[in-house]
Amino acid sequence: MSWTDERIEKLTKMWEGGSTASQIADELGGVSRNAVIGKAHRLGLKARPSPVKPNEKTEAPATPAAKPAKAATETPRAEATPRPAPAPAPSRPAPVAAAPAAPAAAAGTPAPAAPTPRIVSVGPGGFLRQGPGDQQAPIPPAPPRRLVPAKPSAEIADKTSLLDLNDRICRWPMGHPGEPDFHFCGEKVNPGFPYCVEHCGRAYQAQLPRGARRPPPPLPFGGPRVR
DNA sequence: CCCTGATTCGC
DNA sequence: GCGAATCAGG
Repeated sequence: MSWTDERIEKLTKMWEGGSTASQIADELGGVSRNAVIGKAHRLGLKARPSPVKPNEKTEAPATPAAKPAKAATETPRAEATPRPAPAPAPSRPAPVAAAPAAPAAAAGTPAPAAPTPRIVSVGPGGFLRQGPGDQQAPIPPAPPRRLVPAKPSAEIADKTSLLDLNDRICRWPMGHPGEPDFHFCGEKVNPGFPYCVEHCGRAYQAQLPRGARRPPPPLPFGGPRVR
């Protein structure tokens, strides 16, 4: 099999859509997982959370006279690749990674995060003793009731943008990421789910065994546009 | 063991 | 350019 334009396009879409190399491979057929990964790299679209990558360590020269010789021998390959926070990578069944239902954690709160080395003692039974003045401080700041400035522009007034997502509205993607009119469903959710009733039907389907897997029917990405 | 993506290197 | 072999973490 060769990399035709169609196959490359499909590979690109699926890769960016968050499909795994294996999925892409047996979706395309005739290629191995390695082939897909190799091609993806050659296409220059490798940036994706790898389970094996997070190796970013600044060598602390605690012992400067350690091994300069070895370091000189090291092949100066392209290292120290900063990993820019990628857009939320959707997992397989759900097209959009469930955004945390706590927007305050992401945006609002500065978060004291003071790792105060406080001394505690352990009482009988294993509970932690606290001094009188040791009340834990994580007082959840009262979330502002409503300071949403309403829709400023009529332009996007009826579109549900990423910023409009909350846990009450359907976050099913409409259109394709990157497109100017990409938005989210915005319907009232099926209570307890991240999507509206209709899209729950799309998002949650019985997972077939690997062998019996068929071309993914629910396809928020790639393939013909559904809207 | 299964999975994952990354990298290498002979072709 | 391609992808099997290999590596390495989950």
